[in-house]
This record gives sequence, C-alpha cells and structure tokens, in this order.
Amino acid sequence: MFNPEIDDVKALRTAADRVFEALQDAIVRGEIAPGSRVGETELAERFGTSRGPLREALRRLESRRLVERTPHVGIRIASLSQAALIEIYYVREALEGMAARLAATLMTPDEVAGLKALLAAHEQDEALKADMAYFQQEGDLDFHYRIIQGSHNTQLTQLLIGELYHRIRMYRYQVSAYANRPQKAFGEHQRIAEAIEARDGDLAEMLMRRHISSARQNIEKHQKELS
Amino acid sequence: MFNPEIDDVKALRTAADRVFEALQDAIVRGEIAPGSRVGETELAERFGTSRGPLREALRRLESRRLVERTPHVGIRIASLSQAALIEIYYVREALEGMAARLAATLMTPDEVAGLKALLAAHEQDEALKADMAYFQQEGDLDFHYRIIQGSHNTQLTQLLIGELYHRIRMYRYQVSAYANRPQKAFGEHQRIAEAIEARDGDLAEMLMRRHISSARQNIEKHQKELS
DNA sequence: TCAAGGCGCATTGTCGACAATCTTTGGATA
DNA sequence: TATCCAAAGATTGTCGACAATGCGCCTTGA
Repeated sequence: MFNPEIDDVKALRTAADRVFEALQDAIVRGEIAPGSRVGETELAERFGTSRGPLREALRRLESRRLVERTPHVGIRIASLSQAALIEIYYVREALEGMAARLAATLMTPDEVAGLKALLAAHEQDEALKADMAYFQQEGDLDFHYRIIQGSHNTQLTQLLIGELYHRIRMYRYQVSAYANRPQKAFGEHQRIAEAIEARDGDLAEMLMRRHISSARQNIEKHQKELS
Repeated sequence: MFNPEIDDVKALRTAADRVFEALQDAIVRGEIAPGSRVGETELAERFGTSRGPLREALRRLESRRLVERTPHVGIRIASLSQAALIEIYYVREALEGMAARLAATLMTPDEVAGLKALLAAHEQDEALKADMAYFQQEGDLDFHYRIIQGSHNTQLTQLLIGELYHRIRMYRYQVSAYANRPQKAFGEHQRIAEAIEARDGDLAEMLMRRHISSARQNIEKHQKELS
C-alpha cells in the first residue's frame, strides 16, 4: 500500500503547504467550530510549526474565504451563511452548466465510459443503501467532479473544484446533509450523462442547470422550514 | 498638512497588505515582465519591507494565479497563455450571463438609471474618440462591473471582479488591447441594458452570453492570424 | 573531449525575538 | 451605579538570522 506520512512529505515539501492542507481539511470537516476566533500561536502549535509558515497558510485560506481576517485583531473560521450558500448555488449553476456544455463536446470516449460506469455503480448503491445520505452526497460530488474535469477547461476546473467546492463541502459537514432527494437526483444525473453521450451541449447545459437549480430550491425550502 | 507615509499606513494597515496591492498592480500593469523569475529579497527591497510580509503577499497572489511558485526554487510572474485567456472567456460567459440574469431582477431603479447614464456617456465618448481603444476598454469594464454588482450576489461579484478581472486586465496591458469592434460592442451593451430595464432575465442572460462569446471569437480570430 | 560526480554559492524555508496594536480589566469620578 | 479613562496583558505584525534545499561550476576520470 502506501505510507501517508512519507507521501505527505514528498508531495508537499514545505511546512506552509502542509499546514495549509491540514488546516483547510480541519475547517472543511468542521473540526474547528465555524465562526470561532483562533489564535496564531495556538494553531501553529497544533500543527507543529512556527507562526511564519502558518501565516502564509492563513493568507491562502483567506483567499479561499475559509477564514476571515481583520488586521491587528485576528482570524476567525469562516461560517457559511445560508444566504451565501444560496449565492454559491447560483454560481454553481452558471459554471457547471457551462462545464456540462463543454463536456458534451470535449469529453473523450474514455471519460464518457467512466461517467457511465460511475452511474452504474451508483445504481447498485442506491438499491443497497437508499437512505445513507452521506454516501449519496459523496457520490454526487464524484459525478459532478467528472463532468467538470470533462470540460477540459483548466480555469473552470480550478475555480469549481479548487475554490467553491471546499466551501460547499464545509456546509454539508455543518448541517450533515439534507435528505437530498436521492432517487430524483440520480435520474437527473442519468439524463445529463445521456445528453453528454449524445454530444448535445445545449441539452446537457440545460439539464445541469435545472439539476442544480432544483437542489438550490430544495435547500431554500428547508431553510424556510427551519426558520 | 498630511504625511503620505502615515496615510498609507492608515489605508492599509499591514505591510503585507500594502505590498500585496502594490505587487498585484505592478504585475497587472506589466511593470514586471510576465514569465520572469524574481527573487524574494529583490522584491522585498523594492517594496521597502522584509521577506516575511512579502511571502504572505506572494501566497495571496499565488491563489489568484498572478504568480507561480515552485517550492525551493522560487516564484515567477504568471504569463497568461492564449489558451488560458480563451478558457477564461468561457468562464466569463457563464458567470456574467448569470450576473445579467440576476441583475435584470434585482437591480434597483437607481442602479438601472446609473447604467443608462454610463451608456449615454459612452455614446458621447464614442463620437469624440472613436479610435482610442484604451478608453473603450476601460469603459467596457465599467459597464460590466456595474452589471456584475447589480447581480447583488457577493460570491459572484468577488469571483469575477476580485479574481478573474485582474488577469484579463493583465492580458490587455500585454497586448495593448485589440481593436475590439467598439461600435458593435456598444450596440450590444445598449441592448443588454434595455433587457435589464425591461426586467427580462432570460433575454439579458442570452445577450450577455452572446456579447462575451463574440469577444472570445474575435480574440480567437486574431490569435490565429498572428500565428 | 565529454560526461559524471562533488563542492560551493545563491536562494528559499523556518524560526525565535522584538515592536506595534488591540482588548480588557480595574479604578476613579460624575 | 454607570461611564469614561488608563494601564496591563495578550495577540498580531515585522524583522533579522540561521538552516535546508537546489543549481551551477569545477574538477576528475575515462
């Protein structure tokens, strides 16, 4: 198998990079309470480094809006408000719609085959553990990742996977996943995949936008019920 | 009187923030050659600070993809390839299309009036200095900025103005602006504004996407001619 | 003459200490 | 009793020095 520790050292040489990933992971997983203020010394100690590399990591996390910083005061872990989550879904709708459009044209046959295989696996899962929302969520992300990468647009991919998705995942950990209409979503996934296989960019974009728009409306409904 | 040094300190408290903005500006304006390697000590000296704050600024610029960093080797100023520019235009098309859609619904009457006033001013400019491409470009950005902010979507605005536009501007400085079909673009701007004023989100999005798509195709044509 | 290996230099990565700023706590006064 | 001011404590911002890594040059051997 593989040794994560050695692997880490080889993959991320500098302490600043290491603490960046570790801290990002801790924030996304909710191991640090959102909205809480944290001291630099405390964090540096926790991750076994000094404040120098830590501050570099914080600057990068600030760019990704995972921490909020106020000069001379300190940093606090970002908490994704309900309003911000809805806003992100509009951004997702636009970007992933475009990704689906591009994927319909640019995905290689191998990538299309992989997408179909993923859906087949999900179909099995769905029969077995229809109510295990967590795996549903992760499977959902896998599906979306593949289409985003299928756009063959590096800028688009970096923006979505490299920046937005961390915050979406953070929110999912916070509210431990809506009962996110799994069977309905699965059907939508399949029709999107079919449109891509048929190389129909217009349709793929439209279906993807509806898919994400539905998810957003679902979230909005839950938010209103809970308030 | 007033002391500019103190004033600087008041505007941007920390040296890291100051050097971040200054360096970003220098990169976007092309004052530092794209693709060139630069030493940390050299940069720190240039901006009158030490390497600590400079490295924090570099991390943020790395997040914005304005510099590329390789561990233990150094940083180089990003150079936007032609392929990357095209990719960014697809992202723009998706995001600004969504912005126009949202703006049609959410812009306040004041904002709509401001947008129309801006276009009226551009019409005057156009008559006076029809060939001054530079002002055309800046006017173009003003128009797009207003619609983006009119979306009232903070995430969308941050993504476009806070991240993407810096790189687009950088490219414009590099190639000192295409003769970017100014009169045609102006007409498109006006029709977009009309759609927003009519609160027609579908139309506003479609027109904005066509507008940006045309610009992209124009750039692609120029790229092919020059190669 | 060319290639391979090692040595030295330059640059980046990290750390601990010091300075600057904010927050809080305590007390004095209205 | 409430409010304002001041001083102390704690936290962030900055700096210079030291360690670690990579790169280039020189030497040495075939």
